Amino acid sequence: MRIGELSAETGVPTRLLRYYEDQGLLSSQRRDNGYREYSDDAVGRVSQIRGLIDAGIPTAVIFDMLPCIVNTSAPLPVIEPSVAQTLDERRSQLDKRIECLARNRDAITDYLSRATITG
Amino acid sequence: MRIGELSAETGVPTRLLRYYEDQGLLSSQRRDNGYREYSDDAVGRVSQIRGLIDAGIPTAVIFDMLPCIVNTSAPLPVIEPSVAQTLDERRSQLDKRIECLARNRDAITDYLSRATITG
DNA sequence: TCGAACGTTGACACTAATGTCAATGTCAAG
DNA sequence: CTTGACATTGACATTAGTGTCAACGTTCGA
Repeated sequence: MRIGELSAETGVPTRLLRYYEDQGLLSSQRRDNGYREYSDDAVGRVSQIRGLIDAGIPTAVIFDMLPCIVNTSAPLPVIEPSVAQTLDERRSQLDKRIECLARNRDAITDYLSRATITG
Repeated sequence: MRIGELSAETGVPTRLLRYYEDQGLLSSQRRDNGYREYSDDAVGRVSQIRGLIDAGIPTAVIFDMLPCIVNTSAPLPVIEPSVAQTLDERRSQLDKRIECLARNRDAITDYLSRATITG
């Protein structure tokens, strides 16, 4: 599919799709006329990227995680120790964020359960 | 305590402490000389704020959540429906982020468990 | 064939969070 | 009294993620 269709399906502006490609998060083939051509699984990929960016993960970090989040049924990956270490760090950062968010979500829940709503 | 001490204890630059105050996230008394004076629980508050900002929550949203995350053993809160609704939205946004992050963390875990580390 | 709709790249601008610096005031210690 | 550490405010710069627009090429239907 072309960029407009991908944009329509994902709700992500074409501007951003090109930006993500610039950042190495998204890939595309080029047609003869220079138009980008995306495969169907690009839709899922874009949602994944959006979710992470919305959650405050910078594109550079998402880039590190890419091998993990695409093509999940790929052949056995072979990676260098430094890559493994980076991924492990990213994972523990994610854990910290998750804990923090969960704590605050629970705080909101508690607050709302205690609160009296006027009106 | 003064801003320098709070900065030292939290590791957050004084610049940001003032910024957070500007955004209404942090409060302080003023001494006669104009210096900010913080209470001890400011340390916890600042960590809370940092965690949320690191997790990609914009200051304006944190501002909405403030009543929930400070003074948690306060008297029964009485709030207007619009506030309750905002909080509920914030909560479901948090839930989405948490789910997304957890999914990706698990993807990293899977990947690492499948991977062969060279070297 | 012409115009709308879509694609390309590149440039400029904005916001939020943050760094940095300047000009200045305060205070404690030598 | 002076110096150095710390405080103040205000201005300007930067980065990441976006929006927007210009200038231009492509495709397709009337």
